Amino acid sequence: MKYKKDTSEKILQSAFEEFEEKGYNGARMQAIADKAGINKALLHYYYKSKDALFQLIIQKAINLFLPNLAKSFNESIDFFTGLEDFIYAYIDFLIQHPRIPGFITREINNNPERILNLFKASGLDIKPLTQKIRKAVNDGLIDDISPEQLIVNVISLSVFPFVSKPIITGIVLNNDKEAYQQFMETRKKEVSRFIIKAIKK
Amino acid sequence: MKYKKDTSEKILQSAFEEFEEKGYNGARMQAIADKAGINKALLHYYYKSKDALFQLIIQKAINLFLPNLAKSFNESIDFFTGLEDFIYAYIDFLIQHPRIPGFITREINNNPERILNLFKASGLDIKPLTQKIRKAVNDGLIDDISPEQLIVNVISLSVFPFVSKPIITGIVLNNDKEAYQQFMETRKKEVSRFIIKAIKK
DNA sequence: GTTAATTTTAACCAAATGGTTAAGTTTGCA
DNA sequence: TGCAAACTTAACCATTTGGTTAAAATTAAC
Repeated sequence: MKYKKDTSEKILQSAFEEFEEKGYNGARMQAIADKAGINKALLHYYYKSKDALFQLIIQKAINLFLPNLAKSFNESIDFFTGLEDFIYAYIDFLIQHPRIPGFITREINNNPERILNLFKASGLDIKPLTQKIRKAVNDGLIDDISPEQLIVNVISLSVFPFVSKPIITGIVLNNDKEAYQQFMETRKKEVSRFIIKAIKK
Repeated sequence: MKYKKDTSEKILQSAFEEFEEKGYNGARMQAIADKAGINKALLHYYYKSKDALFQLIIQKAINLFLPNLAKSFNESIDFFTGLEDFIYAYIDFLIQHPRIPGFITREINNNPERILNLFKASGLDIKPLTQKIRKAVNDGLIDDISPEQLIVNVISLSVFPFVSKPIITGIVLNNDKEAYQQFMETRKKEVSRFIIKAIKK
């Protein structure tokens, strides 16, 4: 059986790798074909253009990136426990997909509108989150802080270290790549500890 | 006087804009020539290749990005005042150069080694910083925290909101671009308040 | 006014790249 | 067995793009 039913899927995987590493401008259709073990003709037989393929991939990346954002935060009992769980799970996810943040931020800066539309199309809604934060403020659980500022703080502390991984490894951790692994492992608890200390009344 | 002595400088400015907005892969030599009001032949008369020009520009961007990093942090009396001053000045600088973070992180992900070498070549040394943080811990000023974690936290909270500007504006601030200005203005003090609360004993 | 540096014009080149085409081969399946 | 879908080969095309070249025009400076 030479025919693989999963050729289409294999192409998506290869395209994901290529786009994730090189970005839209840097990615090459030939490289995607090579990675998938096929030729360019077959690649276009399945996906009509680079742009169409990219749309699928960046959408996938964003949908991987986002659902985790709303996860634990919503369904928990205690505000602080919810925050801890969310950050732990989110950084854990990013450790397993370390190039997604760089991929998405690169494309944000390449074509902000396109990416913003995909964010919007994902159905992401931060209102429940802002309300939960406001409630925590009103309940006297945490200091008076703008929900938007807090949300951006949480995302910044979780995501940015992946975007700047080469710099952190090279400058802050003296080129010790194992130290980076340990560093991010530590952050799974350190970031929430830091944030809770910052906001807890 | 049709001849402009500052043609070379004009090219650098145009190149900075083009590379900053489009990145290395997206930038076009023709676009740089157009912005500088000259032709492609003259552009190559001054700078022999796209790569050579890019090297100058990214170096400039990094050197703008970096010195501010070590500024107030070192030369202040009080640890907390130093932290406040640094963050205020740094976010203020980024408000005036909002596309530099996106530019640099994009190129970090395009070519990590190249950018890392430029960071190293800049002479940036975080040791004084880590020592200052360790001293603050030992003096009982702040909680026991890894200097590296704290440094990454400070940078993340300051820089990431610029990298993700379109998303923050579009998703968190409901497309209100003025709100973003205000949001970042607020952060100049909010970030240090947040951090100091997080670490102060 | 001569000279050297600066600038333009305009054609040109080579390589890379996304995409197409056509003809033929292989395979799954009815 | 035969047909349709999956796949390969290989040539080909158009466009983009970084870069070059040569000749002529303009300007500064001496």
